[in-house]
Amino acid sequence: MTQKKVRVRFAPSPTGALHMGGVRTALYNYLFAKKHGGDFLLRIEDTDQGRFVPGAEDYILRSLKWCGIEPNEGVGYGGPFAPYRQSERKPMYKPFAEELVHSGWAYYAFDTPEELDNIRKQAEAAKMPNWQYNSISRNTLRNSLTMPEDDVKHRLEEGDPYVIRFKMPRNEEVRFQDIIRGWLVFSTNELDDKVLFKSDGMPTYHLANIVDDHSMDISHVIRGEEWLPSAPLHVMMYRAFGWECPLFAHLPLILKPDGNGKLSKRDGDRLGFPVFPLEWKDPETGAISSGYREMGYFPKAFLNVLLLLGWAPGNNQEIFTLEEMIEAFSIERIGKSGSKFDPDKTRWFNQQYLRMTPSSELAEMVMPKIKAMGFDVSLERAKAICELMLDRAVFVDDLLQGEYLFIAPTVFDEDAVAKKWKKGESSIIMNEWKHGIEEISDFTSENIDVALKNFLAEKNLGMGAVMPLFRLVLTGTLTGPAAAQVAELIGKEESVSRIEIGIDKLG
RNA sequence: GGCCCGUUCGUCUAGGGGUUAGGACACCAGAUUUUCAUUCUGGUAACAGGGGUUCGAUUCCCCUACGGGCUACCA
Repeated sequence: MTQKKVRVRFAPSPTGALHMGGVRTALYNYLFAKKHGGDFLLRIEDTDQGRFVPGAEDYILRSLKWCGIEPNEGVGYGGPFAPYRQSERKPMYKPFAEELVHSGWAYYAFDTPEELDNIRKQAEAAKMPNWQYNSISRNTLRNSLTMPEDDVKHRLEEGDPYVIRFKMPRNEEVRFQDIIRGWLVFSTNELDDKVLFKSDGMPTYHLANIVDDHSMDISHVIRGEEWLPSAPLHVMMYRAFGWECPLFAHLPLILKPDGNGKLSKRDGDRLGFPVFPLEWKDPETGAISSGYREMGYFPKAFLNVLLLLGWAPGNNQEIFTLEEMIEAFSIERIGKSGSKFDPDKTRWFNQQYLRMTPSSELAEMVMPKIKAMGFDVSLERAKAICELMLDRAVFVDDLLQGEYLFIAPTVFDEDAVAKKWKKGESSIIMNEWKHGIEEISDFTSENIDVALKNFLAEKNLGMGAVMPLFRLVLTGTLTGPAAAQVAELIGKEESVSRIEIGIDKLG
């Protein structure tokens, strides 16, 4: 086997936001390239002018960047094979299509879309639902195979609309090896004469893809399983051009968490999780789809989830740095079957990454959010808050849950008050405990605990008689971090003050 | 409908001719905890079905069922 340099491409079509399945395809391409010291390129396949969506290309670039899997060549990055946007490569394709016509592998066809549509409808009515423009039907249609040469020439000269179709041979076998699925065999009799070159002067995906992969020296084509049925056509085209065929790997699809079918753009907001890396506003409808970034996910956690959706290392490792991913990745270990996406596990991954982040970094991340909430604290205080809240947070924003971290509670949980606070009686206890607190010289949670125990012993009270009240005046609720730790965070003075406010408000 | 791909706990998966079929998420229970969360311990839970091949099949082969993809002058 020749040791060709690994060059892989991610080749999305800018028809909307890039969804997570696309990001996973990009990730696998990226990992494979890095693992083998190869190139990872981004090519934009915008041959369908009708489906072009403004902003989509930029969205793709920004998404890859956010994920940290940037191409080293391609749209937005440049490179020796520029341009990488197919619309800009437009003039390149027609000669290749014509080359195939001349070599007998393709032909001109003049049938209008309406005519073909009618034929399909008639066939369907005749209970022949699978009508194809193929090696049989092409003999009865209007193309350069059936029409007099003069007529064809005349039409071409007159500028009559036409397409160029691939002339799929009859009774042949197409065999090729897919790295994930092994040997695949297709009969050419099942394949139709696909349009290679459209009447609008643009190539179809099939032509542009093959021409570009070949001319850009692509060694491996790693793409979604939805392309598997057209892979034999592509293999035949490489054969027709006399080009070496890249190796294929068709990835299994990512499926909806519930029900059936592949994960679609609409599933996310329907089921309460994002399907897009970044928030996306549809320029047509103005509809907004949520993104992982905006939901507070770490890009590394997002990538980690994607990595394991269809690929497994063979040991029990689940958390991977990018470097570890590159090291461990191999196409052979990609599974064959589709994977249902699991939002719960995605949250779990984010929680893991949150905990692995040093609190000093969390503090930096949280500072602007605290400011936005209208509070002003030192970096040191922010760090203390992060450490205090870490155990019950999944997202960075969870670290700031509770105004009591910054100010005395303005509202008290009604149920909690009803359950724990006895008018009069409770305020007497709290007032005494306030004096206890005032005497603590080094105001740490440990010392507060000791003081509380002494206080309880002295008053012959149980933990339950004081702790919930203390927590209530400090935070306004009965849940959250230990009361003593909250007290330490806010300091003695503030703790005393909150007890006073609580007594005042709760009576 | 046709063609193609697939099928291990609810989910993501490891494994692979002889295993108590392993891990993770989720779930349940217990322990720790003043609460919640964390943490720890334990638990429920899977080889789609039927035929072969074989001493032996979840693992290899075939069929069926089920799931998925494709079936455009879309990608």
